[in-house]
Amino acid sequence: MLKVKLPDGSEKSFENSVKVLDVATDIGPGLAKAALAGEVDGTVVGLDYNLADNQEVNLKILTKKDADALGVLRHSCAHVMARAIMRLFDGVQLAFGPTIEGGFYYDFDLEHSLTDEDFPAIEAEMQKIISQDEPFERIERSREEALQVVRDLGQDFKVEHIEEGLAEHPTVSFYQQGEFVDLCRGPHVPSPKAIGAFKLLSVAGAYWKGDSNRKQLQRVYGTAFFDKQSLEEHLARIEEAKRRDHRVLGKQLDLFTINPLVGSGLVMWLPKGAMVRTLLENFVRDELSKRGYQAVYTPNVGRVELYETSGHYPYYSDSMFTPIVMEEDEKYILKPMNCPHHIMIYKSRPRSYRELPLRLAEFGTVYRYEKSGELSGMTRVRGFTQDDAHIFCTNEQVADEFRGCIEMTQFVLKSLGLDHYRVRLGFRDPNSDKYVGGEDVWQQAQDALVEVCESLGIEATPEPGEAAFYGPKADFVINDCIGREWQLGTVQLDYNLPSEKRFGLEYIGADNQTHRPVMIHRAPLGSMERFIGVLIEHFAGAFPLWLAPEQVRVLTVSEKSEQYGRAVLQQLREAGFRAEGDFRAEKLGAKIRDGQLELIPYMLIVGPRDAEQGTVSVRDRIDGDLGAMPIADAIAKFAEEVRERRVRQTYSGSAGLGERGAANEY
RNA sequence: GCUAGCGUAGCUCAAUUGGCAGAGCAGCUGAUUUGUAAUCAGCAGGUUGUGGGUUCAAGUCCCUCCGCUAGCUCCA
Repeated sequence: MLKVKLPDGSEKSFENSVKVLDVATDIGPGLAKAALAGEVDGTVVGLDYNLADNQEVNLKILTKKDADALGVLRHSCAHVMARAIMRLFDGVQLAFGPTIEGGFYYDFDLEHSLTDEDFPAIEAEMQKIISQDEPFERIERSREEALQVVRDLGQDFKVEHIEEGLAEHPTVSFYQQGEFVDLCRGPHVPSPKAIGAFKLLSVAGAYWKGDSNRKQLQRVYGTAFFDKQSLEEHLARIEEAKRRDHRVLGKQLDLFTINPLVGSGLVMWLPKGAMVRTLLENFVRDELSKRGYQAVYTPNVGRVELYETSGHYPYYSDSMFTPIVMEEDEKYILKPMNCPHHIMIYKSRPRSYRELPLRLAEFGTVYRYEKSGELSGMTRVRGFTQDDAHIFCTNEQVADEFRGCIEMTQFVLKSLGLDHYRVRLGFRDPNSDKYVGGEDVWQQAQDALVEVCESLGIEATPEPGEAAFYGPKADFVINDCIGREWQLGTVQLDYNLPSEKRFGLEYIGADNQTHRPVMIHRAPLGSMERFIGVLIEHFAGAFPLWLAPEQVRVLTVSEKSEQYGRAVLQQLREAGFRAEGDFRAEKLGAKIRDGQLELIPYMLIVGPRDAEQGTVSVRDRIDGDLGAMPIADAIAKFAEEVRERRVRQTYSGSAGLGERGAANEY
């Protein structure tokens, strides 16, 4: 007797083992037709999955309404793509073709270099395969038989994978569709007709089994949906991300520039970008001093010996700039991190337990020689400034300090409208002995991390084995307004640098004995470069009033009102606003257009009428014309918005700069 | 670093597939004096990323280097 529990709580019994599809049929012909896959006790399976007799299982029939079914569909689409590519090109070796967030990919090795010019032909062939509607059939074979199958097919990667990756599996499965047979765990949708819409997106290199020492393959990315509309929405989101690209907006809005003559990955902040950064830094500085941090400054270089003591050199020399050699025994490196310098401040005199926790903060600029292919705009660079601080404390103080760090990060993120994030907790791998510091101390710290996140209502996922060798960590992963994830802030415990082997840090305890402090590295924003890069994309360049490089612009209706306009501008500046004036002999419409495209939060339009009555006509970047009001009222309105650090909008269309005939989106 | 693609005026892009480097915007000059998303006219702007090669002729074809983009790998 087989008992099947359905999601609505009802139960069905079967005399013998049945397939998932049989259960669906038993429930109703409509469901059987709509069924794409099943979920048995939480595992997604195909409709042909056999539910064995003499057990009780939870079963959910998946249709296109279920998110999990989409993954199954996309994997099937990856097979269709592989089949199409094998039809069109000779000597195609198949590697892996999994589903990923937003779509799928398949890795191939073939003579021909695929480009996106090949996509139309491949897509046409895929469409043909889908129209033919041949079913995906699962075939199970013993390892020996399977090896023979893939050898006969001449699929060398699959042979290797069965021999090595699947060495533990007594049987393996294949899926066959027409002439196409592929080693595959499955499941698949019953037939390709469920693939309502698909598109190939890009092609790029990828290493076999992710190993840069192994062969490089060609990876084709694509996506698929049940219907055309979902595909179009997805493609629109991709376009949306492109429009928000901080590299494009950074250029259009004069925020930063990167020049090969200065060097790749080295950012120059233009006045407007520098203003945003200064505002953000000042905001963080205020917060740091409220939270008991002390500001310090340290140099940009340090002797190689400092980093030998810290253990960074030569271990990480690959990602450091080459040392500056003055004399044989006098070498300096551009600092790749601030902690050794901060440690020397700690060590500048004996420390008492009464001083702890000692919190040393610095916007410290560091240099890391990232490989050329890693560089990207402001988000991956070779020189960057961390909003860094190092906390020296006792083991007992760790939990409170963690809490403080996480609360501060929460506060900062909230002030910027970054409301969606999670915390990744990097914990020790219980089976490894690479870690510094006692197991009990680690356990205590890890427990504290979990507890702090829970009590603050933060979604935190422990990831064993993801800790650095020197201590557990908490990384903030921010979700921006279009759902992309960015790793920004971090809090990391360090048992290594204070240790005897490294800097041998000490403090005198209440017991008059020497003790060893714990160190916490923390940076709520991470780096100014990356954080502001992400902010640019998050706001699509339209910064909230408190962060906008130019907050208000005074526009004169004609040159006749210039004198009044300049007086208004003067008042705004005296009230502390970053204001400019547009007194050109252009028509008002042209000035407004320029202001909108430059994403200026407020424009104050002044003409003869205003000059007469002492008013300004306020134009809001988002809501448009707000009508005339006394200057003092406008100033009070802006001041309140700044004081509250109000985030009114994270996105409202493209900046549109440089695009002729672009639709008006504000 | 690897694979692939790309590099033309400050920006966005043309240039008959090897045959006189061009347009819009931005800039400058002048006219216009305007009330909520582009006033008109003129001017100027280039060693086509770099260095070499093939050719009567190279933006276009070949090679070198530099840079950018996508992805892979990496990220103390």
